[in-house]
Amino acid sequence: MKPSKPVVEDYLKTIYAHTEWQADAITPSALAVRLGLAPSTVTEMVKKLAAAGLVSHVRYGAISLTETGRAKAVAVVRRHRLVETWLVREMGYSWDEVHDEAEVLEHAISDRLLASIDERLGHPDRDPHGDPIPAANGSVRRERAVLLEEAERGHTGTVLRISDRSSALLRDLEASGIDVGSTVSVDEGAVLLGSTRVELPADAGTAIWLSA
Amino acid sequence: MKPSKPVVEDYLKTIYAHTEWQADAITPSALAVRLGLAPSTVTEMVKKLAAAGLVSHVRYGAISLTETGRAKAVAVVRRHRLVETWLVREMGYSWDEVHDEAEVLEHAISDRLLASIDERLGHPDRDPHGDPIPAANGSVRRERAVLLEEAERGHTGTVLRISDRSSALLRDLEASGIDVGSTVSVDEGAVLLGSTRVELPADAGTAIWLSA
DNA sequence: GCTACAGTTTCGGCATGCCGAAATCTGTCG
DNA sequence: CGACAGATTTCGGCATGCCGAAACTGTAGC
Repeated sequence: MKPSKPVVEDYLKTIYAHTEWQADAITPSALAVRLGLAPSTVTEMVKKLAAAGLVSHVRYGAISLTETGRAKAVAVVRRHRLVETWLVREMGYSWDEVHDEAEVLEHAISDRLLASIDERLGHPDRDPHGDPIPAANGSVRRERAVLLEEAERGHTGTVLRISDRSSALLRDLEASGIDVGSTVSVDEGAVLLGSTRVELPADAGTAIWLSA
Repeated sequence: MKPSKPVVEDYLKTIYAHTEWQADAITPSALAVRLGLAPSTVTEMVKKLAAAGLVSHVRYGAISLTETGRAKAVAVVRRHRLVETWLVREMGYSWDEVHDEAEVLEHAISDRLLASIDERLGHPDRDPHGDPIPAANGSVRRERAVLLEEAERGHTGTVLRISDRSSALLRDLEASGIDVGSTVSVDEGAVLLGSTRVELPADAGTAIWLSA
C-alpha cells in the first residue's frame, strides 16, 4: 500500500474516527470542524479523495470510506496508537503528553520502523488510553461500549477508553483517580467512583466510554 | 528556538553539511544539485532565507549560514544523527538502512522526544558512521580529517567517518571489511587494509575521511 | 405544495514551492 | 579591453491546499 500525503491521512483518519465508536457517516461540516478547516476546503478535498477511490460521496450527502480508504485510515490509526504506546512504555511520556507527538510521528514512521516498535512492545492490542490498536492486517478488536454522555443514570461499568484529544482532561481525570479500568456509576453530571462522587469537566461526556 | 519548515531545514542542513568537513561556502548551483532542485528555485528560496536572517548572500555570490542559521542547521544534524544512532542501537537497523528513515524523522521529532532518546543512549558523541553528534548547546567536536580522494598515496590512517549518503556503498564497504575505526593505507584507486588491497567504488573517494 | 434556512458547493483569490526559458551578470582569456 | 562561457537571477506558469463570499440544494415545517 502506497503511503499517502499527511493531509490525506488526516482526512481519512478523521473520517474513520467518527465511525469507530458510533455508526453514522460523517457530514462535510462535521469533518470541517474536526479538521479545523473551512467547509469549502473540505468539499474540494473530498472531491479529490473520491476521485482517488478512497472515499464515497454523493453531492450534498455524507462521506464514508471505501475499503481502500478504510485500510489506509486503519494503518494511520495503528501507527498513531503504537507510537503512543511506545512513548509511554519506553520513552518516559505520561499518557497526557503523547497525543501531539504521535500526531506528527504517525505520518513519518516507515513500515519497517513500525514493525520494530510493535515487536519491542510485544504486539500490544491497546494503547495507554484504552483504544484498540489495529492489527497489521487491518483487523480491529471491537467492544460494546457506551459513551458516558449517552449512558443512563445509574449505569455501572468499567472505563474502557478515554479520548486522548485533550491532555488537560486526561490530567484532571488522573487527579480524580479515574483511569482506564476504573469502575464507575453514572450520576447526574458526575460519576460515582467507589463511594466518592466525582464532578467531571464538560467535555468528559464525549471522551469517556464505559463497558455496556 | 522556533522550529522551521522541513524545506527550510533541508536547505540549512545542506549548506551546513558542505562546510562541515571542508571550508568554503557553497554556491547556488552546488546547492541546487545537492537538493535535486532547479537553480532558479534555489535562488528564490535563498532570498527568503536571507530575509529571515538565516543565511547571508550577496547577488551572484556564495551562500553561508548566519549564526542563527548555523544553530538551526546544527540542531537538525543533531536530530538526524541521534535518530540514526538510536535506530542502530535499539531498533535493529544496520548502518546502511538508517539514512532514509532519519531523513524523515529529523523533521518530525520534538525536543522532548529527542532528549529522551539522547538520554537512553547515554549522550553519544558519534553516530554509526563516525559523524560527530552536535551537543544540545550546538557545539560540535571537530577532528583533523582528510577526504580519501585528497589523501596522498601511501597515507595511512584510521577511518574516521563514512558518509551515509549511499547505502549501496556502505554495504560494499562492510563486505570488504572496512568500517569506522579500520586502519588503511591509500593506494592508487584502492586502499590497503592490512595486507589486502581493496578496490573501492568510484564514489568512495568523496565519502570516506581518514585521520590525518 | 411551498418556502426558508442550514448545509453544501462553486468560484475567485492567496501563499508556497517548484520549474523552464530568457535575461543578466562575472570573471577570464585573447 | 572586450567578448564569451558559465553561473545566477528574473519572470511567467503550474500544482497544492487553503479561505471567504456567493450561489445553490434538500428537507422540515407550515
